Amino acid sequence: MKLRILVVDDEPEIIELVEFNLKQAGYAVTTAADGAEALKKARSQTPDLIVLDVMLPEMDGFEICKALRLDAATAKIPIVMLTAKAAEIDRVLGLELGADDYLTKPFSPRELLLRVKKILARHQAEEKPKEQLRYGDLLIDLPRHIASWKNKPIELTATEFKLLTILAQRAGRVQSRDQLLRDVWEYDSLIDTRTVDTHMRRLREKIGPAAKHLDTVRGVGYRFIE
Amino acid sequence: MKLRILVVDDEPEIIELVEFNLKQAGYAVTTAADGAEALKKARSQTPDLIVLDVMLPEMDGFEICKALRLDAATAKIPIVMLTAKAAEIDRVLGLELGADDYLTKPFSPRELLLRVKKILARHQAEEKPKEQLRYGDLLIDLPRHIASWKNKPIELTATEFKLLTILAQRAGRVQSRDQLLRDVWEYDSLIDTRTVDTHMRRLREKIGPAAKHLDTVRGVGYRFIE
DNA sequence: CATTCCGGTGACAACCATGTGACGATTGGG
DNA sequence: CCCAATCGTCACATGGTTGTCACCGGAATG
Repeated sequence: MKLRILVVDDEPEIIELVEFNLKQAGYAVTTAADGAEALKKARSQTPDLIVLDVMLPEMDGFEICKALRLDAATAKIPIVMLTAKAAEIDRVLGLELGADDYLTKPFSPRELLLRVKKILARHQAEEKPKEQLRYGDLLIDLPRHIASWKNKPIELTATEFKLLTILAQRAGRVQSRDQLLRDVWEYDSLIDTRTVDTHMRRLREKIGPAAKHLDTVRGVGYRFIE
Repeated sequence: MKLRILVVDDEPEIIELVEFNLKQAGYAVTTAADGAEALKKARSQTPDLIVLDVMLPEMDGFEICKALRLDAATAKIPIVMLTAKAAEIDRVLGLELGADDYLTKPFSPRELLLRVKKILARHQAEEKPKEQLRYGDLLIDLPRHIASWKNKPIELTATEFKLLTILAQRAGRVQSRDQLLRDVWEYDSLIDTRTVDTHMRRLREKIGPAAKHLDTVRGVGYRFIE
């Protein structure tokens, strides 16, 4: 899936330049020309990163930054600030307000790309694995090692629980039997791939109605659907 | 219980030097060579202090620092930064981002120890762990080192008490045998994991009716249920 | 339409994880 | 110096768990 970036600037030339380069690099880009629009789009689209010009009419970059941080929906989106002022005070202020990086105009597109890439990479890395997975009435609690349906616990063996967890964590994506063997059983392929089938069967049997989430993709593997 | 320190550096010599000196001084030390590993270990082990080199490949110390501060699980762990640059800006930036102290290379091990000790003393003082845990009729009094059931004291050995305490403090969360060995026995894994079983058995025997709180999760570990 | 391929199913034997009792080593106090 | 307490390890029993297999029905394939 393409990573989405929101570019906020009031100068059409800058927008165009940045947009072109980011799209070239394979990102999905949307733009906003002022603070209000920026906040609205940030909330509705929850982009993976925001490129934000400090100099804007009405609401400047710092204010937008602050506003974004105050809203839970946007609080964690990394922000790259663009500014004409190279003064140190700006850098510190920007970082304090929650910007993740800083670029002073004039900047080269290549430099912008580098920063964006780096920040996105870092953010992916620090994304912490979720402790709970919830899909409708199905709840999987990792640290408690409990799965439940409509708040009623489901008795699962260790392997079944792990299998369910792995599938749920990769919801939507098909997992081949080999993939599952590697991730659930860990030591490689001493085990027959058909074993996965048996475990899927037992899992489906035990989780009852929640089995509708477990999809078989003939010829490929299994998939957890939301 | 030994205080645990996580040392993050990419240079093996530095790691070795720091690790040796800290262990000598009675701390339990784990190490990480890069940012991703550092974040992972910080979250999984929640050390009491982190020694962090600023100069690292990929993700530098400032970024790690910031990432640690953004996560509730690691936000309050004190950080001592190591850097080659003595520049003022670095110091200010580092402190702003949440480092608790600062050390410029080359530093003497004695100096590092002093800082670590000082910071830990300050932090321990202001942090008060719960002194009592109560679950129904079961009461665990940490400072008095006494457990009781319906106000009647339960005779426990030091190890049994610690085991019970660790489990109760993480009530609900499954603890693997390895995890328990690390936290209760402290020095790593010289001990057979089955030893945990034996101690659980003795513990259950002694606490009698309260044993209903001690749950076995087959294939995974043990869990304290409320 | 015939054939092949694939996944679901039930049974089963081997295995493994855990509870349990016992034993030797160590330690500290009387 | 001996005894009691504590601890780590081990062997054994047992019941749950697991991997495999044979069989079957339905889906693809030609």
